[in-house]
Amino acid sequence: MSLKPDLNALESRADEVAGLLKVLSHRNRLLVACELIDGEKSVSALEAATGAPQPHLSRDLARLKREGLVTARKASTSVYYSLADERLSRVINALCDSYGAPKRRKK
Amino acid sequence: MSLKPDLNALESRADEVAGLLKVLSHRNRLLVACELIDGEKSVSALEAATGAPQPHLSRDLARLKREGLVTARKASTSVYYSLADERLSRVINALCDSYGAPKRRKK
DNA sequence: TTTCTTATATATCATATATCATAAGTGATA
DNA sequence: TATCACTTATGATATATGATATATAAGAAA
Repeated sequence: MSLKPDLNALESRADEVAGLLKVLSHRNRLLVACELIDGEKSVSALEAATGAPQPHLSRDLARLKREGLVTARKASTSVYYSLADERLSRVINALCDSYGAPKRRKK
Repeated sequence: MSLKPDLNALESRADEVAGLLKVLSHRNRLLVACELIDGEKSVSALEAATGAPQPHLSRDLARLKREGLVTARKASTSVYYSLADERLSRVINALCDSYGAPKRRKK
């Protein structure tokens, strides 16, 4: 009747994972994360792709970065963002598989 | 230079998916969803498994149900909850694969 | 019926956190 | 200096949270 060990494993990270999901539980932050599946993109490229007002986008990117979901690379006047980690890519792909996108693929 | 069609597909559901993630972006609701991967469980079983106070659990279950993530089955004095849909199971499993649990499996 | 018990749900309240819209700021470069 | 690319701050509003109290519903027992 022991508690399930795999649940314990997730339970110990439940707060961490819940935090991750909280960051993604926002239309624009989610769209940004999906955009970055294909590789790094500048703020302006993300602005064009998502249609979000630039200050919003910047704030959302700051949040994604602060919480460790993305990394930033500065090149002269532009800033390029990328997904920070492989696990996140897998989760995003799982979301795309289950909802919406048939399969990520560059057009 | 057309917008990526697969992004459009997800974009049209971005609010829906973000809403789903918001419901899961909470320690106890996430744990409940993980518990239900193995099949339906009563409120008391979930209470024992998660350690959450009963009124919290009940409120969280109400939220999960209202948002369509779980279904409820009443049997005499108990209520048994289950994951509502296969897509959700896949996402939960993806989370377990990437974070924490090695692989869901009944001990 | 009345009362008790067990299982679950709902309500209240104080506090914290998230959100949007918008304004202002920084830093590099032409 | 002026402009472009991006960031940060502000204030109003909304929603979530935890702790706790109370309510319902079903069954058992008196």
